[in-house]
Amino acid sequence: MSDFYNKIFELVAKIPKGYVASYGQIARMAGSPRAARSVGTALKHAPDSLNLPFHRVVNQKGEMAPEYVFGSRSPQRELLEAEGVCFLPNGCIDMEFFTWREL
DNA sequence: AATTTGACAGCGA
DNA sequence: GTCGCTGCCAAAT
Repeated sequence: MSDFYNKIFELVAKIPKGYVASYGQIARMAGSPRAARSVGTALKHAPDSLNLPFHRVVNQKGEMAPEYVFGSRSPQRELLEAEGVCFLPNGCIDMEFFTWREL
């Protein structure tokens, strides 16, 4: 496992409940601001054994992975709503208020 | 070992 | 604000 890879898991696992983080955000925390793609690849390869909250990881738009990305049949929207995240009428997450800011 | 793809992000028009 | 091209890192073939 590459170091980035490991950090990505740690960071995703550290995302507070009720918040979401963008790939670029995590990539930046992992030490590579331009490794957003690697973050997605890493999460895809991430064992569910870690119980990583993929649904809290979104792109800048606040939407991206339809459903098949979360292992299919994973009500991402509902999960986030249940955790306190609100969705805009356009179906995107309110990035300004729910994007994790590494407090 | 090398090339291509991929759950993106950033900049230009 | 939206559409298109380029750039980056890691994994898969």
